[in-house]
Amino acid sequence: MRTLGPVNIKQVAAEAGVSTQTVSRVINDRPDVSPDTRDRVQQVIERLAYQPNAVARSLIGRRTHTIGVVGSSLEYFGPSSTLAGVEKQSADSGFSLLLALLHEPATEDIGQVLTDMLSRRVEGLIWAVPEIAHNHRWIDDLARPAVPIVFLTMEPKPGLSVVSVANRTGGTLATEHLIAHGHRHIGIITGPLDWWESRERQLGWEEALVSAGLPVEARQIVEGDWSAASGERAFARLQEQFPEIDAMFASNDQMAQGVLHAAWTANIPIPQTLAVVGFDDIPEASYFIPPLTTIRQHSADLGRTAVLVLNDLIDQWRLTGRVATGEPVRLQPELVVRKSSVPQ
Amino acid sequence: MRTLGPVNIKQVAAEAGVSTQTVSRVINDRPDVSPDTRDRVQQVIERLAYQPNAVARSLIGRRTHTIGVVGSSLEYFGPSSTLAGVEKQSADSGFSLLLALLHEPATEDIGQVLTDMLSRRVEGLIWAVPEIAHNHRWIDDLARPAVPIVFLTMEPKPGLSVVSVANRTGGTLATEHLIAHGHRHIGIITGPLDWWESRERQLGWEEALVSAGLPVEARQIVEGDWSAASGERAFARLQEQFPEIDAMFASNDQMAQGVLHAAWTANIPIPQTLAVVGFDDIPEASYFIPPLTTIRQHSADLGRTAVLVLNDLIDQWRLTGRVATGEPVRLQPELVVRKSSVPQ
DNA sequence: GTGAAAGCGCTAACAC
DNA sequence: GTGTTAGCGCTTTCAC
Repeated sequence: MRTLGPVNIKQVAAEAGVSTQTVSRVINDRPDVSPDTRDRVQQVIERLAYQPNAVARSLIGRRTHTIGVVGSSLEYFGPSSTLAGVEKQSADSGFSLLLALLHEPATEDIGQVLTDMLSRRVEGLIWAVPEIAHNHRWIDDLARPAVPIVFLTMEPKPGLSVVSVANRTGGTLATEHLIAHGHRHIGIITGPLDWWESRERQLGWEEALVSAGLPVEARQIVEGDWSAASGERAFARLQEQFPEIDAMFASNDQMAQGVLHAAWTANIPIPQTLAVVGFDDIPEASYFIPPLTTIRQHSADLGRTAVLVLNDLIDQWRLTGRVATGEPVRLQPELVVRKSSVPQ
Repeated sequence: MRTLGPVNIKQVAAEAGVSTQTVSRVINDRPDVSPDTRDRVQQVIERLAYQPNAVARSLIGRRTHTIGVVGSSLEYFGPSSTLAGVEKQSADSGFSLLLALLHEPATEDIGQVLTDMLSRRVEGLIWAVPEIAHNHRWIDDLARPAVPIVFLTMEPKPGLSVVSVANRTGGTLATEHLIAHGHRHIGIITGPLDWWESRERQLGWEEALVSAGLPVEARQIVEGDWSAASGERAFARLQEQFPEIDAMFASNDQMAQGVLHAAWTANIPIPQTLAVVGFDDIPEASYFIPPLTTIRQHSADLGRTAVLVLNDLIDQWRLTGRVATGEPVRLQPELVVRKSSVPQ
């Protein structure tokens, strides 16, 4: 005789002729139950297909075994892989994932999503929203966060746990590679300059040029918006204002693809007349025409690392009652050389 | 004097000199509270930064305002967009999202993730895992599901709520386009044939050929694995076993990219010697060399639609107490013509 | 309009 | 080993 809704512990207890406490002991694998009783209860549990209510357990145990992820831009490869990494590591660590996406990361109201996650008592947060303009200002208002938070993809700040990619190093690697292959007139297509990551990659490019004694002028720089279309447009601009250009660093692979496409249209041989390096190493990059030299960042590792750091913080928090901060972690990107930068 | 942990309703009540009941009325916007009292309580709530515990509310209200999504393959564009669509519509409908990913969708144990979601009392489920081999067999065991489930990306079955893309129609559209442009020797690179979607796209290709009175032979068909690398390999095979080939349908854009890359390497002009059509319309497709003709599927819409259907089912379920099934929904893909199939 | 009592499903702390 | 009591944070009766 099932009532409405799922079976609860009381029904199991009644059916097995024991107290709810004993059922509780069985489902929690406590030692102090006689084998007989345990068996009997187990039987009933299976027969009724009883599933302990995690909501009730959370309420009492002060553990929800849930972490919240706030992300954005899933249409890009990097953020998606990062999310996949976060999910994988969370599952492996025994946490469920509450997901929220900001569809307008630059302006969307953060308070709502944050409040909601906290009211659901997530045990920690992964903040995987790119740092754009001042959209991270809310952090300053956050006197003392209610739960540990790990930030991805933003500038390391004291007092915050940040896991990021060494974007500047990436820009330097790309540019040094071009310099090493004899190029002296190296342009850059940046991402949107209100993104922290864009500015970092550009700084890396500048540092490499300066180190090599090469000039850095405004006409070598054009801003894109990460899209292939913007890469194509930016390249046209560069050709006008920097005609002696013989190599370029595109701040992501999509914009690089736009450049390759424009070069193909205009019959500009790559890499002979123009060498191109991208950033990201999306899976398709090896099948670009020609295959793209690029800076590989390990997006899935980023997600996994963030969860590992968060797990530590959660453990500390549960032990000490205080929300601590982790050491900043910086993942190193690496250069992947393909034909778009080196003949043959 | 804050105790450990977040503020609760009792502390607010004490501080405001009212009963917890009154606080409850205020946070639920009930009418029967005097303006005075309401104000006073509101003040305290703000001062203490009180946030009602959603876990406790779920326990009593029998509503968690949460839906579960089980997905996979986030490294591909389609599934990521679908997830983004699911998230957007859920947020708009006032639901939070519990996310689980299957990293081995063909074999991974489904029971675990399902149990976990149900024990957390999600109000409905979106099953966005591709149907591979027999990995959906568990559905048959599911006598009567505890909550409404909407399935994506699988074969419509009576008694199930399925939202899918008309893959077969897509295959037909692609092939008819090639036939209309005078091609008579049309090969296909399929996806993995234990995927339902692959077989459907292939069937669409066959139907178009048969309708046009063209032959369908085994040597025109090679199986890929969705990757660009497999597309490149498959193309080599096709050239051997089907040398008169003058056009081809690649079952996704990545494999088409592999073909374009191979053709470029071998100096085969596209579309003059070989016309190519893909499937998906990933954002990069317009920047392929040459730009790719393809079948656009609206992945984000798929996700949004699934949530809308699920919302209806949840409402019915709450009203009637019975888990109902929605009409199957089929989204139509469309042909996008670019230069890989038509000269100039 | 407001409060007291009871209970959502479960577990910790104590009895026996 | 097992049961009883109390309570997690909140809302739903039902008093007054």
